[in-house]
Amino acid sequence: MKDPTLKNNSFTIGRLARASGLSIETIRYYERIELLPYARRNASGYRYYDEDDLHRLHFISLAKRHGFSLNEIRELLELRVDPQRTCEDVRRHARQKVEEINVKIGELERMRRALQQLMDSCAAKDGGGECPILEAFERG
Amino acid sequence: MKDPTLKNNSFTIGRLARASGLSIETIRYYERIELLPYARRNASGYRYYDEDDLHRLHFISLAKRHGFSLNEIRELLELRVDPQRTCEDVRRHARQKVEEINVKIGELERMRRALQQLMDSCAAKDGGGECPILEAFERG
DNA sequence: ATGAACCCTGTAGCATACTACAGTGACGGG
DNA sequence: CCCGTCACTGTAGTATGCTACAGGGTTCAT
Repeated sequence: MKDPTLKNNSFTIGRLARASGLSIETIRYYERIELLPYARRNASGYRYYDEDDLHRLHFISLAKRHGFSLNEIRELLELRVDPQRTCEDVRRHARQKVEEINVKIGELERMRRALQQLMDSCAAKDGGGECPILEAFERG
Repeated sequence: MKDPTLKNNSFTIGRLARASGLSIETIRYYERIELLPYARRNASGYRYYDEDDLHRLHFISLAKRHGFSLNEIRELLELRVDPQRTCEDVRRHARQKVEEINVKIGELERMRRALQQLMDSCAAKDGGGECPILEAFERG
């Protein structure tokens, strides 16, 4: 039976899975490894979620796509304002993450330049054993 | 004995490992899964490498840091000018990869904006259960 | 010519991040 | 109130990307 104490805009794990593009099993796995908070349950043990959980999953998927491990993502999510931590502490961590992201962006721009040079140089070359993408990458 | 047919600027797997920051085992693993070409060997079976191999490993490490799987990296490296493939084919693939990279850059910029807003909002908030990084991410 | 430091081939094990049941109970539209 | 669809808990299995031996041969500086 649906617990009346649950907010009425809440939804089940199946709906969360469809909305987030992750599987039900993955969501339960994330809860198990404490990447998601332990979900509210109704009287028979069904998990119920809300919009915040969906946002969190979107953020997780995104960070994962950029090569952050689940542990690193946990760190990112723990950059919350928390009475246990000083503002300075939070800002220091956040600044460090911003720096990491800047490096990543720079590297991706480098890869992009290499690919663009590959496209440009393609017409010029037509045979052989060289690998223009590596050449371009070294030049770029 | 060192094979005289090897180029004299070639070096062993140990040196390649130190230069690339990857382990010997990882390099052999990459050869096994055909991410690196089968290395030249001397008479007693020792692998020998050159600068090109080092460039290739740097490229691989970089792409890995950006969430490309080894299979995707193989695809990137196969974007070489090759008599088997037309220029148009190569350009089409490269353009698609550039598009993927553009998406990645946009997402990283979004994450960066979220982190910056987190730093800004830190002074304003001081208690509680909200997670500014997610909020900022949703606003951004 | 000897020994520390290197390299070889297996093969097995590990961490991370899922994925797939089996067996059982809950929900809700007709 | 039935039954198709959904949910639950466990546990085991998989894919990817390494990592760590064991048991052996090679190199080269002294």
